[in-house]
Order: sequence, then structure tokens, then C-alpha cells
Amino acid sequence: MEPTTENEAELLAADAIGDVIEHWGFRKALGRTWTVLYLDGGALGAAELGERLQMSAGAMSTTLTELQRWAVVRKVWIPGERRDFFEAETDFWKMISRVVHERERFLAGSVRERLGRAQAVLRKTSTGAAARARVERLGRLMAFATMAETVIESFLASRRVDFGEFGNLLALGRQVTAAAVGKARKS
Amino acid sequence: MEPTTENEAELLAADAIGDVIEHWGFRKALGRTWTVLYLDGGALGAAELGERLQMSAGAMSTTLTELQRWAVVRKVWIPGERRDFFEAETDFWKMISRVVHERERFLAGSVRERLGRAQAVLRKTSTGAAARARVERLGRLMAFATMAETVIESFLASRRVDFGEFGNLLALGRQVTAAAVGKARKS
DNA sequence: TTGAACTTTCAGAATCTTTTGAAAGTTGAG
DNA sequence: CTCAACTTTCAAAAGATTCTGAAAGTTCAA
Repeated sequence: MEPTTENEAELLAADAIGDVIEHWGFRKALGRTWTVLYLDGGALGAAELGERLQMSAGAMSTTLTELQRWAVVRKVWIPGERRDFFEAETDFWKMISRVVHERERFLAGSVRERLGRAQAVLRKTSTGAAARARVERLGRLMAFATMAETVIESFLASRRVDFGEFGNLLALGRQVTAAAVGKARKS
Repeated sequence: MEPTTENEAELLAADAIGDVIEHWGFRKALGRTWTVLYLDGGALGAAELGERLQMSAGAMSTTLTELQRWAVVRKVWIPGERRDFFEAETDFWKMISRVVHERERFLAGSVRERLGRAQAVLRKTSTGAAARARVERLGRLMAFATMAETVIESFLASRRVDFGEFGNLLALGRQVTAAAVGKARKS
């Protein structure tokens, strides 16, 4: 069935983006809500969003809170209005870098520490060639994690990359390269 | 509580990688299983994996099937042995590119088509400045999707990038840039 | 301070995902 | 062919996650 009204078209787009967002590990509702706000261009209230997207007030509330935590939607003050209004962040780069940054923090923090702990134990308790090889493979895994972190870091550091301007990609390429080579020299 | 035995250390590492993998939208079991195989270095049978990871035979079977679908683990034939053995793919680049590729296919296929359909409807049914602005925002969203696809494609095209050799990152940077600029000229 | 308008919270319902355990299926040696 | 060894499949259980609807909380105008 083809969408025929303006609202159905909006939902079609919202659901498409919702699926992308879900594919990357978030709730579909986040993508749907952001899309409606983005396409509208202006600021909308929670009730109106809930009606357009067929979501309950409760779901709307948690969704909007989470979107704000990701700095992907912000609350705007409309003078004379009692209720809260929300509008979409339109800077794609800001949104992506926020998400990538969050995931990198996770990698950097907990994971490397745990791998390191595992390696330390293996080093102590193990004897023989097989055990040594195991320690060394774990080391390679950690080296890869470090490498990935470096790539992500430089990606984030190139904060001025604007996906709308192709020219700047050049800068990204250079920065990633420079950072990675620099780090390699140190170790 | 600190791990003290070799096996506890193995589980510590496996759980860490399991969490990373879960963070990127897969089942934890996939990451845990791959890690045990990777650290072991050799080929292991399903029963042994299940025992080390405390997983049932059924879970082991589906997990190994899925890991093979992602080409991240492969079955190996051991002459004289009745049961199947499995070993880990150790090429990180192969694994990552496979996953990125899969996600790109999703973006390229369904999503752009749906956004386009929504835009077509909006174009027809809408009149007035606000409606025109909405169509144009949807256009910007689609342009971004195309851009993202291009970046991912060039990333994938630079198949020789080896995360273990920093030097090759230079090639990645160049290729991404070249591909993006080329595509921009065409449109 | 009160009441209306709105938002947040949260227990329970609904839904989706993953695991288990056992039955059914497959394979190869003898 | 038959049995034993192994693997896959699948229904039901367990476990997570997300949503609803209503109660509680907040805020502001009067």
C-alpha cells in the first residue's frame, strides 16, 4: 500500500530512519521521533509528537529524555507557552560524533582494562610454548583495540569535517594518518 | 574477585569481547565464542566450547552457525575425527569489513528507496512554502545517506588496509578522499 | 494557595530475544 | 544395515526490553 497523505509519507520516512537507528543499536522510537522533528523543521510538543507517531505520553517522555541525553534533540523555550517544545539537531556530524565517542569511551575504559587483567594472569600462571602463544595472541588483540581507538580518536579530533563539504575529507584523511603514524613511533 | 586460573582469565577476556560485540548489536555469545577460539589458536569442538563457556549444545550450534555466516569462524576438517572442529578467523580487517559491508547494504537498499518514496509523495501532495521546505530537508537527509554510503564504500574498497601496519592508513586516507571527490564532481 | 496544564515515573502488560533440553536428523564405522 | 556419535532443530521457558496507562509530581497563572 502506497502512502497517499502527507502524514503517511512522514511516517514512511520516520520508519525508515527508525530502522537504521535500530540497526545501530538504539530504539526505533528514537529515530522515528528525531525524523518527525527534523522534517518539521520547527519545534513540536510532546503531545503532538505522540499523536503523529502513535506513542503514549510515557513512551514520548522517555524517548525525548534519551534524545536529549544524546544531544540530538533539544528543548526550546517558547514564550507564553506552558508546555515544552522540542526541535531536532540538524548537524549530522554532531550526532554521529557523539555516538561514536560514546562507544569509544566504552572500548577505552572497561574493555582494555579487562583484557589487560586477563593477560597478566595468563602471564603468571602459564608455562610452556602453548601458553606463551596464547599470551601473545591476547597481546595482538589488545594492540588492535588500541589501534581502533586511535583511528576513532582522530576521526573525532577532525571535528570540522562536514559531510556536506567533500573537500574537508582530505583533512580527515591526513589527520588520521598523522595520528596513527605518530602513535606507532612512540611505541 | 580476581581470576586466578587460566580458564578464568580466558573467560574474563571472552566476556570483555562479548560486551564489545553486544555493544555493536550482536549476541554476546558470538563474541565470547570467537574469543575462546582465537585465544586457543587451534581448532576446538562444539562440546569443548560449550563446556568452557557454559553453554548448552543447542546454543553452541546456533552460535557457531551464525559465526560461520559472518565468516568469522570456520569449520575445519580433522582427519580421523568424527566431530566438527572450528577455528577463529584471525584477520581483524576481514571481520570488520564484512560487518560494515552488511550494514551498508541495508542502508543502500531499503532505506534510500523508502526515503525517496516519501519524498515523491510529499512533492505531489504538498503546496506552500512550508511543504517545500520539508521536501528539501528530506532531500538533505537523502544526500547525507548517499554521502555516508560513499565513505563506507571507499573504506571497503581499500581492502588492503591492514590495521597492523600503520603505513597503509595513508592509502585509506587517499582512497576515501579520491572516491568522495570523484562522486561529488559527477553530481 | 489552589487548580489546571503538563511532565515524569513506574508497575504491570505486551513483545521480542535468547537459551535450554530433548527429539529428530545425519553421518560414518563396522 | 545398524548402531553409536554427533549435530541440528524446535517448542517451551527464561530473560530482556519496551510500552501503556494511571498516579504522582511539577509548574505557573490567577
